[in-house]
Amino acid sequence: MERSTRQRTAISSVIDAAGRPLSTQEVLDAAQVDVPTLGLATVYRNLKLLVDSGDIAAVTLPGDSPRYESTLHAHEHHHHFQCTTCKRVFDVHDCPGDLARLAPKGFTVERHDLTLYGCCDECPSPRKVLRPAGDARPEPGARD
Amino acid sequence: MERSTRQRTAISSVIDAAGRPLSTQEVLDAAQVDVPTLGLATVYRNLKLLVDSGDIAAVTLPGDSPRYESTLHAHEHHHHFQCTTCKRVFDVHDCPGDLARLAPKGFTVERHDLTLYGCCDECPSPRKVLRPAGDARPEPGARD
DNA sequence: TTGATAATGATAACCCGTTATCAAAATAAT
DNA sequence: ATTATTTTGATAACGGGTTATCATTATCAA
Repeated sequence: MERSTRQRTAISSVIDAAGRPLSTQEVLDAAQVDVPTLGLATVYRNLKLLVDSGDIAAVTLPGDSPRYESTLHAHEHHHHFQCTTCKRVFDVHDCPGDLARLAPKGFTVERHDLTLYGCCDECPSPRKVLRPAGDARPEPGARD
Repeated sequence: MERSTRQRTAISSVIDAAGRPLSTQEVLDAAQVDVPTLGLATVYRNLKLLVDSGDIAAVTLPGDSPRYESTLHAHEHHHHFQCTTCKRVFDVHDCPGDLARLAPKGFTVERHDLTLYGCCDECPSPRKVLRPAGDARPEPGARD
C-alpha cells in the first residue's frame, strides 16, 4: 500500500501552498527547506503519482517545461501569465470567453490555452529600467 | 556568399505556399516532392537561416515541437488552432483583444499567445463518430 | 571550363528533461 | 523489535528534437 513519507508530504504541501504553478526545480527547492536531502528523482516520481491521483495538474506552456498546480485551485477555468524576466508562472483567473467563434468554419473547438507574457510585479520591467549596454547585473527574482 | 540551391528554394516556397504553420517533418515531406533527395539536416539548417533572416517565424505551442510560417502572413497579429486528431496547426486570424486587463495588478503585459484545440474540418470529430470500442481504424488525416 | 568555396546528405553526437536501476533507508503491520 | 515491503537518493540511461561533423556535390565568379 502507499506509504506516507516526509518527502511526499513536503512535495504535496509545497504545491498546495504555492498559489501558482511550480516547475520541478521550484518544487525541489521549496521542498528541500523541509527535507534537505530530497532528490530530484523523488520529485519526479511524486509529481507523477500526484498527477495520476488527480491531486495536481500539469500546466504546459509554449517552449517551456511543465509546471504543476493543485487541482483544488485549478478546477475553475483559468489561464496563465509568465514573466519574461524570472520565468515564473502565475494564475490569471479571468478568461475572455467565447473563443470558439474565432476558429475557421467547419472546425470544432473543444478547449483553449491562453498565456500572457510580460513583467511580474517583483521584476524590474526591462522597458522601464534603462542602463548602459553590457551592464548585465543580475536582477532580483532572476533565475539562471 | 549565400548561394541559391534547389533545396533552399523548395523549402522556402513550401512554407510560403502552405497557408498554415508547418512542422520540420511537414516541410521535409512537402519539399521532397520537388527535391526527393532532400535530407532532414538541410531542412533544419535552412529553417534556421530563414528565421534569422526574418523570412519565416517559429510558432511554439504548448507541449509540441515548433512550426514555421511565412512572416508575410504572420505580420498581422493572429493566433493558432491545433487539431487534436491530426496535430496540424492552422491560423486563426482573429483575436479577442484587450487581454492585458486579465493580468494581476502590478503586472505588465507585453504579448500573449492563444491556442485553440479541437477538430479540423478534415478529421472526423471523435465526439460525432461512434464506433465499437477497440476499433482503431486509422482516420483520414491521421499522422502516426 | 575551371577553381574556390558554399551547401548538401548521412549519421554521429548533443542537449535536457525525464525515467530506470539498485543498494540503502524508512515505513507500518505484526 | 522484527520483518516484509515501499520509498528514497545517486546516477546511469533514455528519447526526441536539434546540431555538428565531414566527405561529396553543387554553385557561381572568373
